[in-house]
Amino acid sequence: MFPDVETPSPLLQHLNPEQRAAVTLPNEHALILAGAGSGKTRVLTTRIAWLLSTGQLSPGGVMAVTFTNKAAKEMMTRLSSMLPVNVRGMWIGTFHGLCNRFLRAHWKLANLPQSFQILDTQDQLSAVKRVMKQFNVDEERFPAKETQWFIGGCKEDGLRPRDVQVRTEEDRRRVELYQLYEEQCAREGVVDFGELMLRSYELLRDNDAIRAHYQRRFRHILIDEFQDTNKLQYAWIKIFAFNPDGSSGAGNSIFAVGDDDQSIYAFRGARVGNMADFVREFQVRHQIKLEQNYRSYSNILDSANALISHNKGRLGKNLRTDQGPGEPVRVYEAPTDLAEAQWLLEEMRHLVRGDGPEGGTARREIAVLYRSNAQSRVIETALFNAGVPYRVYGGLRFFERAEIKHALAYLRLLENPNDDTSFLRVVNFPPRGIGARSIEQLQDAARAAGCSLHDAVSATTGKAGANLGAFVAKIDVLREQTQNLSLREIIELVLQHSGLIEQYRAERDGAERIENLEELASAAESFVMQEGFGRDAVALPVDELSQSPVSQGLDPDQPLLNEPAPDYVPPDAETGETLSPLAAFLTHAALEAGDNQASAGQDAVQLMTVHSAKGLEFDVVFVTGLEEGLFPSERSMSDLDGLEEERRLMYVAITRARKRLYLSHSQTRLLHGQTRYNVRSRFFDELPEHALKWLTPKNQSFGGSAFGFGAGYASTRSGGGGGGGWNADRFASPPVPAQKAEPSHGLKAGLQVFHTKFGEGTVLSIEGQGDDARAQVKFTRHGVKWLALAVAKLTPVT
DNA sequence: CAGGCCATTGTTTTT
DNA sequence: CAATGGCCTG
Repeated sequence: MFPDVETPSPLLQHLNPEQRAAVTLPNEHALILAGAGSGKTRVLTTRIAWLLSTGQLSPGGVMAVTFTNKAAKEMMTRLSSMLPVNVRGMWIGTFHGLCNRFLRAHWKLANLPQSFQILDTQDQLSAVKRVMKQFNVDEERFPAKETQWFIGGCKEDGLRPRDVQVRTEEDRRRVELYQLYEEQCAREGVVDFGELMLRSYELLRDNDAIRAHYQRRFRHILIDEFQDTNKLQYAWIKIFAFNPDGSSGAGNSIFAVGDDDQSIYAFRGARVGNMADFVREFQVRHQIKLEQNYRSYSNILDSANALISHNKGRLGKNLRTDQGPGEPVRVYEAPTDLAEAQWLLEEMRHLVRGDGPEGGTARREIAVLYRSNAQSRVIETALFNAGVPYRVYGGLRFFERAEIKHALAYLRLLENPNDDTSFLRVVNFPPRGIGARSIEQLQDAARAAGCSLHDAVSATTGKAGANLGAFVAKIDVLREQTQNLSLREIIELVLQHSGLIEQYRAERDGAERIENLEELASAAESFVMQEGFGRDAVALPVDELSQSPVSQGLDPDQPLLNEPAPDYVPPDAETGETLSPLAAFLTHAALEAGDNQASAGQDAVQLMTVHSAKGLEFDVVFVTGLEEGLFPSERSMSDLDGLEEERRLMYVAITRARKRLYLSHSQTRLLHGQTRYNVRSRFFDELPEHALKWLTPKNQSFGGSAFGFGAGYASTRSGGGGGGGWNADRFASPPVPAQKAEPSHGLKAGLQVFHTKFGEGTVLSIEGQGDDARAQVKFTRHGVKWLALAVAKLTPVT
C-alpha cells in the first residue's frame, strides 16, 4: 500500500528534497510556499499522482482548485501524462467551474432552475442597469458600475443584502438595489460569477448532509495560487474541513500552494492574509518552502530578492539557483517612449540574429512587459512598421466579442425564454423596428404581470406589438425547429434565421465578424467532441467513494483526451440526466471566455501586461515604462499597501526572465494626448548595483523614495507634429544626461516662479538642456509638477 | 427610430 | 490619443 522505502516511486525521482518532502507529506493540512520558478505545478500534480499511485486516494476523492482554466487544463494534462487516469471524472477545475458542477448536481437544493445560465461581467452590468432604470435610480449619483462593484464586493465577502451593514442613506439605497438585483436574477433564472461561489458555499454551510457527504468524499483538497483567494473562497475551502460550529469535519487534508510575494490581485479582493489565517485556523503543522529556482540566472534572482526585501510583513523566502550569475540586468534610459520602442526593436533584432544568449533567440522567447495596456501602442507601432511579428495578449476574448454575444443571446433564449438580459440584447438586433419606446412599454407590462419580457409580449398591442410578436414567434419557431438537431446544426440555423449573418454581410467590416460566427459553430462542434456528447458518454461513478486505487478510475474504452475540459459536468448520479449539449455549451462559453487573439503558431514577440505574464517564463524579458507614476502607478502610491503590491508586481515581472532581463524607462511619454515628464522608477534604487549594467549613464535622480513625491505632468499640448520628430538617430546616440552647464533659461532650483495656470511655485530642480529642458516645480496650490520649459510659460517672481 | 456628433475620461483581470 | 456614452437631428 505505501511506497517502498528501498525503491522510491519513479514519480519522485526528479524532485529536489523540498519538493519531495512536499509531495509525500502525511495526510494533514499543509502550506507550501512556492517561489517563482520553483516547480509549483509540478509539486501539485506529482502530489496527486503520488497519492493515487500509492493507493492512499482514489480519483473520486481528490479536488484540485485553480484560478484559471489554463492552469486547470495544464494540471489535468500533466496528470494524465504521469498516470493512466481519467482526469475528466476528477474534480479538477477553477473555483467557479467546480461551483458550477456542484450547483448543477444539486440545483434543487440550491433553489435554482435546472438549466440556470451564467452571467458574465458584461451581462451583469446590463442586468444592474436594468434594475436601476426600472426603479428610477439616478445614474449620476449611483453609477451602474459602482453598484455592480458593490454587489460583487458583498458576495465576495459572503454577504447577502440583509447581512450588509448600513451606515448611510446611500448604503441603504445600494443594499436595496442589491436586493432588487437578486430578485431579478432569481426571476430570470441566471446567476453571476459571485453567485456561483456564494450559493454553493451557503448550501455546504447550511445543509449538514451535503456537507458531510463532500467532507467525507474529498479526502484531499489542493489549492493553487492560494495568495489570490478572496474571503469567500477561503470560507468555501474551510467549509470542507470544518463545520460551521467550528468542529472538525471528516479529517480531510488541505494542501495549499502559494507565494505571498506574487500576490498582485488585492485590487479585486484577494487577501494575502488568507495564508497566515490558514496556518492559524487550520493549525497547519507542515510548512515547506520551495526556494530552489530552476528558471533564472543569479543576477536576475538577486535583483528579484533585493527588490522584494523592501516589503514588510512577508512570510520570508529567498530564491536561490545553482546556475551561475549569467548576464547582468541591462538598464536603459530613453528620451521618449518612441525612442524606447525603437531601442527595444533594435535589441530584439540583435537577439534574433544571434547576438543574444546562446545564439539566435526565437521571437516567441522574447517578451515585452508593461504596467498598463495603453503602453503597448507605441511598441506595437514600432514592431509593425519594422515588420516584426508580434502578439499582444489581453483585450477582447472570443466569447466576449459583440457578434458572439449576440449569437449566444439567441441560443440562450432557446434554452431559457425568461432570460431578459439576452432578450434585450437581441430583440432589436438586427434592427427590426423595435425601439426604446416599445421596449419600455413591454417592460412595464412585464413588471405589472410579474413575468418575463418574452411572456409579456402576447399582452402588448398595436404596431409595436406586431414587431415584438414576430420576434418572439421567430424565437419560438427556432426552438421547435432545433429540437432534434446537433449543436452545430442548431447554431447554423440560428445564425441564418436570426439575420445575424445577413446583418454583418451588409456591414463594412462585417467579414471578420462572420468569420468569428463561423468559428463559433466550429468551437461548438469540438466542444461536443470533447465532452463526449453524442457518443455514449461514460457516466463515471463520481458520487461513490471507491476504495480501490487507480485502476478503478481507468476506463479502457475511454480515450485520454488531450485537452480535458475543466468545466465538465457529470450526469446526475440518480437519473443519469445530463445537460443538453446546448446548455452545456452555453455554460462553457460563460465560464471560459476563450483565447483573446489567435494567430498562434507563428514565431512572434510576446507583448503583455505584467499581470498577464504571471505564471509564464521567457528567455528574454523587457520590462518597459519603469517610471514613477506609471510603475509604480500613480493611484497606488498614496498608501503603503498599494506600493507594496506594485513592488510585488515588479517582482513578478523580473522573475519571468530565464536568461536575459532588460529594464527600461523613458524621460517623456505621451499619455492621454499629453506629454508627461517622468522620473525613473524608485524600484531601480532597490536593485543591487552589482547585478546591473547601465546601458545609458545613470544620472542623478531625484526620483525614488527619498523625496516621496509623485511624478507630476506638464499640462501642455503635445506638439502638432504628432511625434514624428524622433528617429533612429535620436536614440542611437545616448541621450544627453543632465549637465551642470549654464542653463539658458535662467531658472535654477529654489527660484520662485509663476505659471499662468498653476500660479506660484518653487523650482525644485532642472533637468535636460535646450528644448529638452524641464523643471520640477512645487506649486502652492497644485502640488509638484514637471514642466517642459520650451512650452510652459514660467516667469520668475521677484 | 437610427445614425452621427460632441463631451468625458481614462490601472492591473479572471471567472 | 482613443473609446465610450449621451444628446440631437434627419
